[in-house]
Amino acid sequence: MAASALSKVESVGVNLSNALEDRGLRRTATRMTVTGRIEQLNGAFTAEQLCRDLPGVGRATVYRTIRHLVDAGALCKLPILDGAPMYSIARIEHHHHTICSSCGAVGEFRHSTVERVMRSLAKEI
Amino acid sequence: MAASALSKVESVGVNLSNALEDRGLRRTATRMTVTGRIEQLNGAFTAEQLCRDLPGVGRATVYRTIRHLVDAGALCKLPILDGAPMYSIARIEHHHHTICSSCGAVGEFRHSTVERVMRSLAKEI
DNA sequence: CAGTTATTGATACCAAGTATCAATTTGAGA
DNA sequence: TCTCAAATTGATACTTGGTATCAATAACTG
Repeated sequence: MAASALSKVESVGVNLSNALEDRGLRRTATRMTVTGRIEQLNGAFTAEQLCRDLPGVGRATVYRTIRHLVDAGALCKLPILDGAPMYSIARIEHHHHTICSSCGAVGEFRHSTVERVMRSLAKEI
Repeated sequence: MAASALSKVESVGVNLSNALEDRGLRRTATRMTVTGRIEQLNGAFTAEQLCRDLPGVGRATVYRTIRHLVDAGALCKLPILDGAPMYSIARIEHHHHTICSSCGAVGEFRHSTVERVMRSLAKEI
């Protein structure tokens, strides 16, 4: 992906802490630590990676926070079939993923034709 | 999906035992039991479900046989993100999946436009 | 049939994630 | 500011899904 396109997408600037607050969850120091780290990482990550990076935060809390963020739609669980589940910040509301099979880079896309095909297949089944 | 279309697809008739033999694995009674059950099920299934259905077959063997079949390309691991991984018989060589979000029915499809879009996205990233 | 190799399955183990629950933190109201 | 109920946290135990080990068994091959 061209660098300019990447920074344009990033500038959408989803705020993870806000996503939690919008769900009626408290903006605690621990949650800020977790969401802050996710925003720093700025790419796909695993729960275990977060636990390693944040030894001061309990495993249960890391997993719970990820779950809240996924429920809020602020994180995507990526369609990876083997190994530990990976997550990335959702920058586009409804989207599909592209995952580079050599380096693992994750992209989001929408494409009207793909959408139309999926919808028509959905009707057919 | 219309019933006629469904049976046409099924008539492709992939043989799981053959897929194993093609990989140089022996056609044993235990493996016939496992592949036979998978063919009976004729839809998506989990490893645990097979273990329950075939109490005479060891867990390790069930998991090993599934792995062999996936490696052989005879089974697909379905792109389901939550819960136990599910598998289904691969009836089309290279394909994508549709999964009914209410009943879980799995379909396979190829679509030239979708392929083209995916390929061009892959180049872009 | 003998010998080699593959397969099997009981078992122990591992990894990812959740449930529990006592201790702590938070924020709302007096 | 103080009080207190509700929310949050994290240590721990547990569950689930799956793999490694390895002795016993089954399957080919000469």
